[in-house]
Amino acid sequence: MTHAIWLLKTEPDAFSIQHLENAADQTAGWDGVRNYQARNRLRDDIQEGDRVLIYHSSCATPAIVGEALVTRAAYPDPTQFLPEHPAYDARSSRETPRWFQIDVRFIRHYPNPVTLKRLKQDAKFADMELIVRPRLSVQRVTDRQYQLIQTLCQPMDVSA
DNA sequence: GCCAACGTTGGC
DNA sequence: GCCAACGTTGGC
Repeated sequence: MTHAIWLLKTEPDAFSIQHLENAADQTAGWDGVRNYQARNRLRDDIQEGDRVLIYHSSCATPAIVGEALVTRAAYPDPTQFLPEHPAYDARSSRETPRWFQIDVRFIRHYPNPVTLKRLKQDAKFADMELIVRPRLSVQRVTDRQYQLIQTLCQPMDVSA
């Protein structure tokens, strides 16, 4: 069985793919997710070994900028227990944690980030979750979408 | 359980 | 900074 492919959104001002690359072991916890549907996918569906596309949102050029690997499946997000933390949740407890995170490790930057604008121009991506449900922060990517993205992220985009 | 009010996201 | 979309909260 092959591993699934996901797309994780992040605001690069807060945490970018460069932060991930520069982290110890090039690995970081994907914490701070506070949306139930995204939480459910983190907790129930994403497995160690799955591949992740990193998407930068709320920035000058929203785009898929590279890839990472899931190195640890879901475990309680510790930031929910820290009263000083912006992502603190008083309704959560260590006995019944509400929010979960995974760990991901940097794989690579795309030589040519695949911009949202580019994806919107191509009817092949019309049913991609990024287009259909843009606010969901943990998205599924199909094998076909992934293969198309592999061609678009090359330095010389001759497919346009 | 409904739904209005409110808060957040994120492209532009 | 605006605003549409949409998720969450809380009174009833």
